[in-house]
Amino acid sequence: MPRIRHHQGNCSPGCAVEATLRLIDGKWKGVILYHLLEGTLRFNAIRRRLASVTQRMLTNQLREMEADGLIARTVYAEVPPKVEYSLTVRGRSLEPVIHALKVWGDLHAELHPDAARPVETAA
Amino acid sequence: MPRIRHHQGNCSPGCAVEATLRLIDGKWKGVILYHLLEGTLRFNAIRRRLASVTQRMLTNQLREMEADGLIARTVYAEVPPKVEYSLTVRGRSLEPVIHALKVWGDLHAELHPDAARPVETAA
DNA sequence: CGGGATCCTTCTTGATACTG
DNA sequence: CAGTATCAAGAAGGATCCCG
Repeated sequence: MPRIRHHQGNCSPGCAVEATLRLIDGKWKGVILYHLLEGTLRFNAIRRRLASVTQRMLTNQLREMEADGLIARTVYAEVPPKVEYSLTVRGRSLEPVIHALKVWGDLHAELHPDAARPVETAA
Repeated sequence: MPRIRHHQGNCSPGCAVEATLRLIDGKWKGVILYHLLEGTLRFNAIRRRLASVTQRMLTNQLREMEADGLIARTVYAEVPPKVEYSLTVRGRSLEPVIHALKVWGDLHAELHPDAARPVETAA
């Protein structure tokens, strides 16, 4: 059973935002979570979905997410080796967050010309 | 008017998740957005809410967010100087995302003992 | 197949001092 | 008050090679 990293000190109210963010940042974690939401995947299956990731990075990211209790790693004693990654209960609870990120990305990928104006002066 | 950084290539479906994430990661941006949701703030007002941030970091983060079209910077020609930061339309549109991050953080800050188990074997 | 180990480069962050 | 400039440290990420 992997140890859980705690990123939680007790700080100002906005800190919960940061704590969550720290779990899913890191260049690939968001996408990995996104793909694992659809089901268990093997190492190379994830790798194919990310295309430009290196083995080392993928391994690192997966290990960190495992340490954070977001994903589970299952090793099958076979030859050739088979390792499956799936979401934990905790990992799956991030679904609303991942969903919110995706929805926003889809809507705001390209910037609307006037979206960069202050709210107060937008009228 | 600041230039907008585009982090968008066209990649796999999960890429929208990543694109959004890249805008709000960076150690302070999430919290800054969180606080600016409540209204316009001056430089040092933000700084006080973050406590342990350095001027340099705060300036950097604010500048990047400005470049990303998320916040607006208003300089008043006064002595002493007065600079206010507020959300843009685009920045405010992130509210559901920030909210999702905060809700999750509040709920899952401390790990439930069995939350790190795979979904499949959780029954 | 799914890594581990190593080396190297770049990005990020921090500390400190100075300024209009 | 709200920065800028500079220096230095560390973390993140990439390239490559080896392994059970």
